[in-house]
Amino acid sequence: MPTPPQGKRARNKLANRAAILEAARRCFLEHGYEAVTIRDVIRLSGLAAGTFYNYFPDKASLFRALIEARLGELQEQIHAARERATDIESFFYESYLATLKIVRSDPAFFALMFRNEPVLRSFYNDNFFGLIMASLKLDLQDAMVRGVVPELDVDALTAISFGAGYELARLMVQDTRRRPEDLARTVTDLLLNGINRSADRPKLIRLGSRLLGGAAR
Amino acid sequence: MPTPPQGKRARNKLANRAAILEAARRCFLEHGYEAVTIRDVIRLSGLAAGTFYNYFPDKASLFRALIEARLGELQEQIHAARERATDIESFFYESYLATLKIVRSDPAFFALMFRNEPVLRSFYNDNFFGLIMASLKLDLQDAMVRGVVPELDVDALTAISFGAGYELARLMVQDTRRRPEDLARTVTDLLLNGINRSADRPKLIRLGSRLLGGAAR
DNA sequence: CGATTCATTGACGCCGGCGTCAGGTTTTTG
DNA sequence: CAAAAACCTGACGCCGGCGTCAATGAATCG
Repeated sequence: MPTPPQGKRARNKLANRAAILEAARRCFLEHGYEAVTIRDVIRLSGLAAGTFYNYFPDKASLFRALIEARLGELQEQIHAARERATDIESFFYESYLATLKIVRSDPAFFALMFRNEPVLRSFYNDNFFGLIMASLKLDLQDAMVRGVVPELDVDALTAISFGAGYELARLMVQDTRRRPEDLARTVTDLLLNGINRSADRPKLIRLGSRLLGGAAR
Repeated sequence: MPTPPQGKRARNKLANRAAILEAARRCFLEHGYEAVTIRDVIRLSGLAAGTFYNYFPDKASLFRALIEARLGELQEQIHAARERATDIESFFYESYLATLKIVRSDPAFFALMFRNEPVLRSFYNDNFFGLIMASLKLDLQDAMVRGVVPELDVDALTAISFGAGYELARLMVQDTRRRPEDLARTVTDLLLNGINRSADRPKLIRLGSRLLGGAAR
């Protein structure tokens, strides 16, 4: 796919599109979706006003184009991780690990996500992170039926484990020294065994605490 | 405080202020902070444009006025709940219970909060929910020093327990049949003992699951 | 190399929000 | 009851974003 098109015209089209997307990325990240005007993006892109409309009809399409590719990737990898899971421990660990690894691989992009959470919710009718939650809920229900996960309150468990992961992702974006493996380990252990019993085998977690927890922020 | 002022002028001032705030509440809830124009609020309030500026200098002040009172209340009640806590179990249970009870008492207000999360973050320099998180972290650290809570990775634990509570609050706003006591019980039990051991005593939680979990959404 | 196609440019008219302020109305004061 | 104060009103000028389109220039075609 890294083959650039032959014609000069076609190449320029790609360059313009890229310039617009890059300008948009910066704008949305810095000011947030709502506060950004198309004019802001146009100015930053260095192109003329009319040119913009050759590529995107409006702000919403622009924003969608910016996130859609990566969004699918995220969903797929998490799903694949859950497929691999054979027991409850790997179910949570692999889910969190896959998620946090992707977040770690492109913090800037996820900063953009966090920055614009409500827009994403509204765009995907409450379903961007909501989609992830929904799929988590389905997977959990499935796992419960199969006996892999005990039958608890599905919605509450979904909310709790999603919320935990969400904030951990945010934590990782803020603190670049955090490692996905450690956080995934910590949260999995916590969810499965609870604080009381996690204290019995504190090696891994306390190590993390000493190395990273104290220095964070 | 329910004594209305004597002068007709003073009474009218309160009425106007209330009308503006009520109009603002509706606008912000429906369209989100950024999308709302002062003109929208003015139109909905039924007053003249100039009048608005006798009460609020700009949109930000308006929004702040809308949330500030209740915000303090929230902080205080959570803090009070933690003061009461003598052990780890009551620490989490009382915190969650207090939070969820307040949320339950005025779902519309918290819908407004969720709807405008990023604005709140930016207004209180990442500190609206962030404030709550920060205080949670401090309380946790304190509890760890006192030996009430085992010494785990503070930041991770803060993120996990905050995220869990956040999503549970959202769940409660969406599903009005949810009871604060049940959810607080569930999440406390889960955090303390983990999924594995929670399954050993599933009475409370499975009850919730059967009654509510299946029907939700 | 001339003809043709096609994207880029940026000025333009429109629209709507912004905050103001002179004028009018109502309440308070004495 | 009249003078004064308070404050509400809404039209006004300004500003800036919006999407358009005729003109320009560059790439492609034959």
